Formats: sequence, structure tokens, C-alpha cells
Amino acid sequence: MTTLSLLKEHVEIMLPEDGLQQKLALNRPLVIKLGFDPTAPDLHLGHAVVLKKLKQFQDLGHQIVIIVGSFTAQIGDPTGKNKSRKPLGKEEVLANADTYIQQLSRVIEIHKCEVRFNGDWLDDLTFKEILQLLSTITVAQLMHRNDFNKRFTENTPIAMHELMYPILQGFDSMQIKADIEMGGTDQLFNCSMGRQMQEAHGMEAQVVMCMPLLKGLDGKEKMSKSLNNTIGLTDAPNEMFGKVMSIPDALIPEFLTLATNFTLAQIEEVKQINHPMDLKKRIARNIIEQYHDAAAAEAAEQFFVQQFQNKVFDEKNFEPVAIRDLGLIKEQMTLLELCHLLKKEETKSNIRRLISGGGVWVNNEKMMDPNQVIKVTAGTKLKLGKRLLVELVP
RNA sequence: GGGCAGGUUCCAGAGCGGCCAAAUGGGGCGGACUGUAAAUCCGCUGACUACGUCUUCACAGGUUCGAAUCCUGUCCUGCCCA
Repeated sequence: MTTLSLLKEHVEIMLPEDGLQQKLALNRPLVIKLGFDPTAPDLHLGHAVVLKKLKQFQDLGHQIVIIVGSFTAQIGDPTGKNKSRKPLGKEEVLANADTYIQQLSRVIEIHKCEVRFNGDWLDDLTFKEILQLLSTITVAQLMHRNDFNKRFTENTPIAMHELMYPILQGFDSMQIKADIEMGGTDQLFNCSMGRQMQEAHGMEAQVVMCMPLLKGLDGKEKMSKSLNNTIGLTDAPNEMFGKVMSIPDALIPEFLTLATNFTLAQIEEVKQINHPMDLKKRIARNIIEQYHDAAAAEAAEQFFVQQFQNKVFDEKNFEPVAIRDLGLIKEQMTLLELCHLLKKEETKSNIRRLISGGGVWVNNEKMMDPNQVIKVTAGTKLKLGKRLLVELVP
């Protein structure tokens, strides 16, 4: 396979179409830009699609520049959904950037990347300079952006500063003299703004490469933290396995090409597997191999088969929780109280509903009365909802 | 600046003086079925010291025995006009 076709693999949008080969023809390390907002610093498989592509560039000796949107985070990429975003403090930005970078290193070689904060150049812009920037962009151009257009025609508000977001992102590209900007297809507009601005300022326009957006566990929306349909890069193996098994079958081809690291030949091979369930298992294992290791993948599969398919409530599948760590030391308490201690993030009302709805088992027996008093003793096994399995230990 | 229409629970969207913690749909969470798939069916979906209590319908006051619903002011949004 040629370098070009390898790099083009899975790419959904390339702007201009022959841009990549032209850049490669320059025969020098290219500056590849990837930006992110340091808001929700949890990377998932959706991000990984783009990151894996970056890794390919990196392996070929190109320079990756990560832009931390320390400034733009305060605006927020206008999706229309995030209402008023509270400005992040400096420490918060740094902390988020840190965890983010740490997670990036699960896919790319972070020590070879350059990390820049766009506050470095955006913070100090004067109003005059800003106006100069703005003068190269027309309202009609901005309105081409899908999101703006939609909101405008639907009479939902668009704040002025939201219009600035793509422009600032374009400015970032000017600053670092990006040759290529990568992103998901949802970034197409923002990225092409960079092209236009670079050109307007006498620079060579960057090439825009957009990767497809991986769908989330619900099979409908794109994978996104706020939709709670993600498989996180740092998720535990068992969690990853279960999540992959729960995707709708219709999503299999997409996961196969975008979430696994199978080669095209391997994909063809794996596709021969008949039962969708087995196919998903294969995918799940591959994903865990990428972010953990083969042994973990093996173990996760075993766990899954035993726990959810054979419904064997094996001792070792229960997560041990020390009674003394529960915080409340009482010999007896109501089921409600105990469950709440095990699922602190839920409201008691929710726990109550969970119990009354038949979602709680104690020692393999369904308990539907929240007020049932039970003895808190070591060896007690609880199942709360579909996922949480707990065994009390001293 | 003027005229008009609006701001309701996670979202969309009813309600327009008591039967409203608020219809309906979506989403979410449980349960049945299953392959932790899809489809289908059932229950739940403000909080709590829970057969009762408390806090919600932009905000602040007011009228009423009683307000999401009426009045006044404020803030916010959209449309039209300037």
C-alpha cells in the first residue's frame, strides 16, 4: 500500500481533494494540527478515530501540534446545546489539559508532539487586530455553517461571540502555520475557516482532513461525553467488553472499520464470522487489546461469558467492598440505606425506585422492599441494576 | 427605540385560578423476553427524615382561602417596524 492510500484510508472528507498528495510532495515534515477544548477531558473511541490517523502521520515523521483551546474553551464550540458555558479557571484548564494529554498518549507519542495553548496568542489580541481579522470574513460565509444556519432559520438565538469561534480556530492555524488540520466531520466548517484565513493573509492554505464520526452506544447519535454513550479510552476492560456487546448490530461495520485496528484484510476475515454476537466479541477483544492488553481482553471475555451469558454468579465476579469503607458502621440497616452507600452518586429516591422496580438482588434473591432491614455481614452479595455486583468483605 | 409573540420539570411540548409534582412524546432507569442486539411488553422517571413533608413552571413583588395559571415591575429570547 502506498503512503498516500494508507493516509487516505477511512478519511471521509479531504479538502481540497488532492491536497494531501500536494503537501506530501513538499517532501518535508508537515505540521499537522489537532485542537481540543479543555472542557470535558475524557477521551473515547470517537476521538481515537482521529488520533489513530495522527499516529500514522507521526510514524512517517511529521510534526503533530496539539492546540489546547485555553482561550476558545470560554466560548465553547457552538453546538447550540451548551447554553451558558462558565469560563474555566486557569488551573482548571491546566488540569484538564494534563489529563487530556495523558490520555492522548494512549494512542499517539505525546513526547514527540508540540503542545500549544491558544491563549498564548489570543489573550493579547487588540480590538483593532480582531477587527482586521474579522474583515476578511463575511456573514454569509459564517451562515454556511450548518449549525448557525439551522439555528438562524429556527429562530433560536446565536450570540455574537459564538460566531467568532470558527474564526479563532482559523487564527490558530495561522499561528502555527498548519499544513493539515485534522478533525471529525463536524469540524469541517471550522477547519476550512483556517484555509480561508491563511489564504487571506498570504499563507499557503492548510489541507483539511475529516474523519468520520463514530456513533455511540445508542447507535443513533455520535459518540459524545454529554450524551453518555461513550466507550472511554480509560474504561476498565470488563466495562469495555460489556459496552461493545451492547451496541446495536447495525453498528458492527462501523466499529469494525473505525474502532478496531484490524487491517483491511483482517476485517474481511473477521466479517466471515456468522453470528453478530461472536463478531462483537471479536471487536471487543481487539479494542481491549489496543487500550489494555491481550490478557485483559481474554479475561474480560471470560468474565462476560460467565457473568452475562451463563449467568453464573461466580464469587470472583463480585467486586469486593470492605464494610468498613462504607462509612456507616451499623450491624443492620435498611436495604435502602445499604444500596445508597454502594451507589452514592444516585439520589435515594432513585435507589428506592431501583429496589421497588425489582432491580436489586441480595444473595441471589430479589428484594423489592426498600425498608427491609438486613444484616450487614461479610459475604453478603448484592446485585444492583444490570451492572453493579458487590460482595461485602470485612 | 416602537409593535407583537414567548420564557414550564433531562429535551420537545401541553396546561392558562383548585382534581398540578404538572398531559403527551422522546430520552433515561428498572423488569420480562433475548445474543447485555433489534423488535415487543410492563413499571418508574423533583427531593426527602416517604401512606406524610418539602422545593419546583425566568426573577422579584402583589391579588386571592388557594396561582404554573390573574396583576405589576425586572431580566432574557424571537419576529416585524425604525
